[in-house]
Amino acid sequence: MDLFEEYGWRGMLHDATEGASEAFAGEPLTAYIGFDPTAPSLHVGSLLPIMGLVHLQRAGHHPIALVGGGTGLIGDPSGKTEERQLLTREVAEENQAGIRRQLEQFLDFDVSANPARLVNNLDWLGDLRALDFLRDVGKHFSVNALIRKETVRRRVEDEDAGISYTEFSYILLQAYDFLELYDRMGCRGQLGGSDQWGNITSGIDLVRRARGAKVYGAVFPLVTTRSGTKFGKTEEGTVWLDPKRTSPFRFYQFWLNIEDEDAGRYLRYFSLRSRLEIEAIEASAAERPQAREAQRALAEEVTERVHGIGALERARAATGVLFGGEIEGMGAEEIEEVFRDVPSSTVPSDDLAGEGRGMVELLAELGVTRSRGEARRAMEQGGIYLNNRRVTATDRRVTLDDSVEGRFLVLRKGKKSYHLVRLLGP
RNA sequence: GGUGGGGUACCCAAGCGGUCAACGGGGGCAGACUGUAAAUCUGCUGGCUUAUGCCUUCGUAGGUUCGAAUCCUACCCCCACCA
Repeated sequence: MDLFEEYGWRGMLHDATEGASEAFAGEPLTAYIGFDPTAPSLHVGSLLPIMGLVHLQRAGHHPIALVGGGTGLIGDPSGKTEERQLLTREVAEENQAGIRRQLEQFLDFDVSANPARLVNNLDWLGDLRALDFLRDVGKHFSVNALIRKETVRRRVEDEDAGISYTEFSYILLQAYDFLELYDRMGCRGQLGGSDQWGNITSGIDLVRRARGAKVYGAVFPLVTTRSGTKFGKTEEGTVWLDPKRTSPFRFYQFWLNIEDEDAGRYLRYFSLRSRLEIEAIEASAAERPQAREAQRALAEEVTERVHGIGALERARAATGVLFGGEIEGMGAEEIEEVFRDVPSSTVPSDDLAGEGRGMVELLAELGVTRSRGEARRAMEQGGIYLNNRRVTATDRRVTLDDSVEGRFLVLRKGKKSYHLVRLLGP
């Protein structure tokens, strides 16, 4: 199966330039995707483009991941309604390092035939001379055409937001990346999210005008959810790939909680299983949705790829205990192990000596609830649990007697939101 | 530049001198049901040591009044029509 057939059955292809499909069905080509270093970690929203590169590599082509260290200093106006805050060089560099590590978990950088490569456009944009750029690149762009571009036009027409010259130039810089990669590495394709279409086609035009070469582009769809919420956002916020920002436990839970209607589609996007396997899972999920096979398969596969087998096993174990069994009867050691990645805080055990602390106070202080008022409300409504036992009395006090072996408390809000409290001895 | 309309809590949107922390809807949180799903139903949704209590909030700054989101003045910003 060639690359575009693969994209096709997975529903990953939103649009492609003319000839792209045929080009990628033949000889191995080199293609790239850009990642914006606006944060030190990628989040699940970037997962689809990453999988796009993964399939590219698996199809025998040469993937390049471009970290936009240079363009990140400028800011992409696409999809933005306001002028962006500029990143400092230091922050951009830090962010890049984090992103690189995460990409390494998806792409093979060591295979000899078609190793993935990582480039940073700061390497060429950083020393670019303004005069050279204007002569060699600017010459090929018509301002008339640029102003007509959707993303630019919106900002130009909006008197209030406006667009700075800096952001206006962004599209030229990104187009120049393509030209640079074409020259340096013979790169013939660029992939990206559907919001990158305009930027990608600009790059293609530039390579054609400047070098007379035909290169290609394709974009992936925007990942949506059935219920219209933004994919990759939960009540806790963005789902990141960095375990320090989103624990493997929460990451695993995110996938497990995908709605039935979205699960099959996501499986096609994010799983490397074969078409036959995925269709089998979809069929059995349709028949027995309560087993949530598709969600499980997703959670297992993606968590393992991002966080490793150890973290997956802990997430699975914690899930089994929290949603199946009892915490009673568990020893401190077992809790320590199972809850390793569950959100936690530390409290001096002295605090709970004698009379202990008010439960309401504790909940708010640890951030389990946003305020004391919310803590009270949640308790009155039966949404607060201590060691998996519902607590409704708002004057409840928490003492050392409530702890497991004097070391842990397990707080819970609602069905799914767990919080472990470690007690620190004197 | 002229005329008219408007700026209310996370968003939309009522209120137009006291009974307003402010109707209603959305969103969010919690509960029931279920499958850690969706849909549905119920409760809650500014903060505070839960109190017929206090503090903060109705564009900004002043003023009138026992008392203002509601009236007055100035200013800022939006929208519509005219020029």
